Amino acid sequence: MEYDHKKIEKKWQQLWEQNKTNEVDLDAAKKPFYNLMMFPYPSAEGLHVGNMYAFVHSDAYGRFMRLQGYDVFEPIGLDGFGIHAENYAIKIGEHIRDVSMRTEANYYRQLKMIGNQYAWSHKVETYKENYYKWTQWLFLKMYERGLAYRKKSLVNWCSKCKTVLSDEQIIGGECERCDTETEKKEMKQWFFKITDYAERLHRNLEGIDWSEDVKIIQRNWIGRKVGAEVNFDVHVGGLKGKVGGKVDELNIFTTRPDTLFGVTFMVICPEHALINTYKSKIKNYEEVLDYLNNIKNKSDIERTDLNKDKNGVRIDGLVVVNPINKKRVPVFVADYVLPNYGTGAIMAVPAHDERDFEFAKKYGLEIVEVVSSTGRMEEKELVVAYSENGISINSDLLDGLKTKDAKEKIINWLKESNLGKEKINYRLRDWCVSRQRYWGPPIPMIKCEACGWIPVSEEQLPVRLPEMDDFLPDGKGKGPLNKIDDFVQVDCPKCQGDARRETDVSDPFVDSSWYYLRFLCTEFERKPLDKERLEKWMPINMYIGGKEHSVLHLLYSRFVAMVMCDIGYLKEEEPFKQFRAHGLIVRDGAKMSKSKGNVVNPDEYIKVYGADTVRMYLMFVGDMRQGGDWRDTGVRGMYRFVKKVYTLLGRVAPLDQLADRGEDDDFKRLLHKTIDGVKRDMENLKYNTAISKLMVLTSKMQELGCTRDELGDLVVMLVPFAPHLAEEMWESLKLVKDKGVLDQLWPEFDPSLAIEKVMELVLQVNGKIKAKVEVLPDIMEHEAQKVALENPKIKGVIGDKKVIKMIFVPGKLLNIVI
RNA sequence: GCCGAUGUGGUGAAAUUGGUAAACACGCACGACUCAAAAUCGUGUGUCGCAAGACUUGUGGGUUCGAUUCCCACCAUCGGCACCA
Repeated sequence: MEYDHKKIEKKWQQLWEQNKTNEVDLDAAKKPFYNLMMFPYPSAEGLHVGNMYAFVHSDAYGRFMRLQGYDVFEPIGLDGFGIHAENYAIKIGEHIRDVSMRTEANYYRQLKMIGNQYAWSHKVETYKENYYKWTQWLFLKMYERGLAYRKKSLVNWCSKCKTVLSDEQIIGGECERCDTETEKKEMKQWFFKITDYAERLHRNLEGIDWSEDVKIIQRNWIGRKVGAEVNFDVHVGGLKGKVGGKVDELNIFTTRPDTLFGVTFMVICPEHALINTYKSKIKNYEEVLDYLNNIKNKSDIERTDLNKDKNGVRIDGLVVVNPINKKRVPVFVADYVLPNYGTGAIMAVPAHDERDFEFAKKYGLEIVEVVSSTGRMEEKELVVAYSENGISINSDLLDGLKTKDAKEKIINWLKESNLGKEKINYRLRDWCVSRQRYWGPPIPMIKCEACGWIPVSEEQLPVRLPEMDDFLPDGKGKGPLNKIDDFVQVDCPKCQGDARRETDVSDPFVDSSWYYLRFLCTEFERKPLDKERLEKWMPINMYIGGKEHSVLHLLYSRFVAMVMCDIGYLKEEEPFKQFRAHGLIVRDGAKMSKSKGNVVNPDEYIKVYGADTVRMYLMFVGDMRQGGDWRDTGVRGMYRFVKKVYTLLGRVAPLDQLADRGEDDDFKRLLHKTIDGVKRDMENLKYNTAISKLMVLTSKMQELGCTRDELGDLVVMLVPFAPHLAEEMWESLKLVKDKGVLDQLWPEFDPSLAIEKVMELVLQVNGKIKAKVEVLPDIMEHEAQKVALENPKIKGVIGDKKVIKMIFVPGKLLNIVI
């Protein structure tokens, strides 16, 4: 019996498709289990081994759950809209539509080849009308609730991709897609108000079962900070002499309201409205304007360079009064204060903030210490800002209070005097969803001169993405659709007058923010989602995917699910009950890259060794969370194993013909320990050790032979890893069962058969192993001591030294301390 | 700078609550089969040592009868954030 993977895998893949083995009746399912993997954004190179790595791990889990009796729904689709695909099409000079059709075919071919139990009848492609129609619907829902809005603000601009991008798509200052350094531009764009959900997004992280590191990344990105908002009065005048009346208020956010007595100046950002409002009162307006212009000309990198000197300009003519001690302090404009965090203005406490300290030193400003570690004034002069918590000093009512208590007291004081309040601030900013590109869903909005922005009505969806030959972005701030008059010109839905369509398309991350909901509802043509379906199947039981989406897809999806929950489509606001991030797969210790030419092409390996071998190798190469190191020799080793398993069919015999299977059945013990151990490993996604346990069992079966039922147990356990092989062997075994191997239940574990009859007791002296003896597993402490002290080796080590004590660990060891 | 992860043989990696470090696999060596090779099977394989034995989980400390595991300090690599008040 030669193992012919080509024949076997083809045969079963065809049978699965014919018999719809992997389809689930979503309505009839009794024990729903939604097993999701991040659907790929297809590239022309085809399925990367990195995708494959994630997919087979996810599939193994789904198959395992099926063996636990669940109705597992495992959908797949393509996230095909987007800049990535479009850029590639531009590069090779073909139309994106043609390229997409080609990559689609290629992807589905490859995805079928790896043998995952996909519910093919539920596939979605984000770039098909029957999908993006509903992405547009989602936009309308957002708009209805005031969660989609237009605003002019500083946005990220990629000069190579010629579009704006969201904050989440800027990775270390570079475009997520093309690694070009991005710049800030002031533009009017569509945003989703994710900041309205900041608190819920932050709070819920507590209760969801996700990889801890991903939760931390999200938490940091959301950046929740508890502090206070304080209102300072702004007056016209100078620091000395007469001062005019209050003309305005300057609101600031601080996380250290307890340092209010230490405020010696204020700083506003260059974009702050105060400057323009009081330009006639500002004595050195020219100088201020010079400074602002100077900053405008600086690039982003220059402006945010941390090593750069802090500089700014005093706004002469305005002063601010500290509400707590009525002290007049100067106001500066400086670019170390950011326009898009807090209120764009700060109270400067140089003694307790590094940046303020640096600024104060440079401009010779007063530094007043109001916190110290001891609660007493420090003897020596401050050389660095003391930004830790401590005890308040020089702070009147706060003196002697610990930072935590001082904060609380001052916030109460602010509230009572109506000068401020507790305030929670987030780093998270709204999600910019406009893209000045072609390959995406047109944003379904119409601009009428008379009526303003009017949403396209739901019945009019989809707003079809028009065919166009020249789909290249021009970089002038409008999408390519702007070139098509037929598309742009439209009657206003309200007044029937002349109006223009929005020509930007939406961010591809909008597409992927809800695909998992659509998977459950693909057969509904007239509605995007079916509430019953969602109630039955959501939230997703297990989601496996890459860490690179920690903030991006995983954050956006949570936000969109919350909105869907608020609208009433979902019962629970968190879409992914469990999420596990997988690691990166490298090759021979180095990152795979096209330029290095070390990219693993899964097709080749599947051709030579078969999908089962490649699947198993990917799961054996290391812990899923850590990723793995691809080695060709390792794949060959796995191939050896797969073949070895297959040859076990020739080792099947009736029990009485098997040698070495006496009363005390060691083999039976191993089998049951394996059944138990592999199950535990699978539950914890420790596939590598699960496989190693199966290898041990396989070797033993090969050595001793096994019964039909025993091999059947192994074959069932192999299903998650090597489904084709399992099917083939199951068929050969001709076991009388009413269902195929994919729908068997996990072999039953009998703990009584797994009990050891003898054990090896480790004998240590002072924690070092000196001898091992075979004893009964339930040996009592005093017996063990007797055995140990009579052991010649131990005797020799102890000699005439005195035994101080003996520590006995049942089932493990005895340690003698001398 | 802040937050997080990782560091174990020649290699990929294992190690329930602290209890036999290196399971499983790759590679290598030797052997069997073969005219030969491949494939397959068997044996060995952390380091030093002929051996007895000693040493060994990034480095240095600590707690403990006992530490890959817990604590402290440091080093290296990778990832996230970064003038966020």
